[in-house]
Amino acid sequence: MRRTPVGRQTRARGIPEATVARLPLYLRALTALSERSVPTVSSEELAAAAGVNSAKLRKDFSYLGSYGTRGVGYDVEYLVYQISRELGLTQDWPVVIVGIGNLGHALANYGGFASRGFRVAALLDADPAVVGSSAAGLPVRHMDELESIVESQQVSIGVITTPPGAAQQVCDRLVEAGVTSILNFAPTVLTVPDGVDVRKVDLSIELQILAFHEQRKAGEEPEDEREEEPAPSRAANPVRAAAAKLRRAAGGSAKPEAKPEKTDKAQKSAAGNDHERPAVMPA
Amino acid sequence: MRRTPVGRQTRARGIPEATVARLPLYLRALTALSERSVPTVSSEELAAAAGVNSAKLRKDFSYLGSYGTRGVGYDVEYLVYQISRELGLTQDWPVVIVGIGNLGHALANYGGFASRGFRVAALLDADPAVVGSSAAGLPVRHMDELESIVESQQVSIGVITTPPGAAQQVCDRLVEAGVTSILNFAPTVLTVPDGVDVRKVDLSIELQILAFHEQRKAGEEPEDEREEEPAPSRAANPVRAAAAKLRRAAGGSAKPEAKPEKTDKAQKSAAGNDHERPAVMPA
DNA sequence: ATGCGTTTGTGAACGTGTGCACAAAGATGG
DNA sequence: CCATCTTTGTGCACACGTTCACAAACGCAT
Repeated sequence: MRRTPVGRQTRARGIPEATVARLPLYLRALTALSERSVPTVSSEELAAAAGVNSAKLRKDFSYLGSYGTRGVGYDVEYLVYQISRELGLTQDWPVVIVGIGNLGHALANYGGFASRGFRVAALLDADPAVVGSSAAGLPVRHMDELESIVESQQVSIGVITTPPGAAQQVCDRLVEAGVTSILNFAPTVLTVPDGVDVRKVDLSIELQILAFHEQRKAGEEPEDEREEEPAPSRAANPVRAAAAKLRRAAGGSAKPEAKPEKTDKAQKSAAGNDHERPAVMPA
Repeated sequence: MRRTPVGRQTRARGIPEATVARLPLYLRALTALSERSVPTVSSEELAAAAGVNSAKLRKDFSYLGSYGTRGVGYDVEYLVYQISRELGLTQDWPVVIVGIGNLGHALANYGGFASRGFRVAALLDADPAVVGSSAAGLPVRHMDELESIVESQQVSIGVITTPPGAAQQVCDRLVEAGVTSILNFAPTVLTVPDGVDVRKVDLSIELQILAFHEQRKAGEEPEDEREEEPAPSRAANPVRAAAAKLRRAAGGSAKPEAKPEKTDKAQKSAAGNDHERPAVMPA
C-alpha cells in the first residue's frame, strides 16, 4: 500500500495525476505548432489550442519544472522535448495487442500508435481461424507465443481487445509474463497485483454517461431551470412502492404486510426523495 | 448562464459527475448478478464486483435516493431498474456513427452498443468508396444524408470516428443538425457551442499516460524512494540556463528568419482567429 | 539605467471527491 | 418484546483539483 510519508507532500517525483493526463494534450498542440514552425507560444494561446484554461496549464507546467520566459511565453521545441521526456516518449515502447477482432484490427492500423514511441511488437489471438492472418502488415500470432515475445522484446505494455470473458485470463497471463501496464478495452473489471497499472477504455460507459446528460437536458428543456422542476424521478413513486413489495417478496416471507411501519417508511422515502434530506431525524 | 440558485445547493437533481461515471460500472455488475438470479447484494460485495470501495458505493447510491435495506443489502432487480432509469437507459437512444474506417467498423459491430438502449441509426462516411458497403448488417450511407437522418430519427448522440482533420467539420455538422451529445474518437480538440456535451476517447493519450507510469516504475526500481532525491524542479537551474541558451539559439542562428517581435504578432493573429487545423496528422 | 508593458509562476481560496467511522435501521432469534 | 447482529446512510476530515489574482521576472524602448 501507499502510505503518505508525512502529509507534507507525496511529491518529490509527484506530478499530479490530473496533470499527467493533460500532458499528452499539450504535447499534441505543441507538435502542431512545431510543424508550423511557431517558435514560442504563450500559456493563453497554448491553453486555447489544448482546450483548457491558461491558469491550469501554467500550473501544470510548473510541476514539471517547466520554464517559460516571462513576458514572452514558452519555447515550443523545448517544451515538446521536455514533455516527451517526462512522459517517457523518448524511448521505445513495444506493445502487444491481444485479441484481434474488429477492435484489435482497428488498433493495429491506428496511425497514432506508432507515431510516438509506441511500436506494435506483436498481434496475438487464441482463435486458430485468426492466427496466421495479418493485420496492418503484421502477422497474427498465437497466444502461446505471448511469453516468449514479451520476454524477448521486453514488452511492458499490453492492450487487451478480447471479448470480456477472456479478458481476466489474458490479463493474468500478460502480468505473469512480465507486462506491468495494461490498456483494457474489454468491458470487465480487471484484477491485477500491486505494481501493475490498468487503464480502461469503455465505449459503453462513455455512451451511458452521455445518455445521462442527454436525458437531463431533455428534462430541463421545457422551462427555465427553476429548482422545483418535475424531475423524471418524481414519477417513480409507484415504481418505488412496487419495488418495495418486490423486495419483500424476494426476501422470502410471503406475508403481505406484517408491519404498518414498512408502508410508512416507503411513503416517507418516496416523499423525501425530492431533496433527499429526510434520512436522519434525530429524536 | 449558470447561476447557483440560492447557494443552498446546486444540487436539486445534482448527482456528482464522479458518481455518474461509476453508475454504468455498478449497472454492469448488477446485471451480471441479475442474470445469476442473485436476489440481493451487500454494498461490500457489489463494490468488490465493480472494483470500488464500499463506502464510495454507498455514498454514490445515496445520491440517487437509492434505498437498500439495512442489515440486508440492496435488491438487485430494483437497483438495476433504478440505475437504468437514472442513466436514461429505459429509453431508446438512436446513434449515428460518422467515419466508417477500421474503428467505425469495429464500433458498428460492438455488441455492447445495442445491448443497453443504444441503437445504431446510421453509419455515415464521406468516402464514395466506402458508401454503399455494409458493416454489421447496416448500409454505409453518405454524409449528405446526415441531416435528414438526424431529424427523422430524432438522433441526439453522434460518434465521430473520422480522421482528425475532418473531425471538427463533422462535429459542426452534427451539431447543426441537432445532435447534442458527441463521442469523439478522433485525436482533436472539438469546439462546440454551449449545451452540447463532448466526451473523448483517445487511445494515444491513454498509452502515453501508461508510458509515464511505466517510466516511473523503471526509474524507481533500483532503490526505495527516499524523499531528498534531486527533484527536477529544484535541480532545474542548470536546465533553465541550458533552456535559455537553446531558446536564444533557436531565435538566432538556427532559424535566421525568426524575428521575435514579428513572429509573435503573426502567431497571435493566427492562433486567435482560427480553430481550424490544417490537417495535421495525429500525434 | 530606468520605466513600461507583457506573461509567467504560485500563494491562497474554493470546490469536488474520497474514505473513515459510527449511529440508525432493519432482520433475526430467543 | 427485547437483545443482538448486520449493513446501510452519512457527518466529518482530509486529499486532490481548479481558479483567481498578483508579485516577480523578463524584453524592449528610451
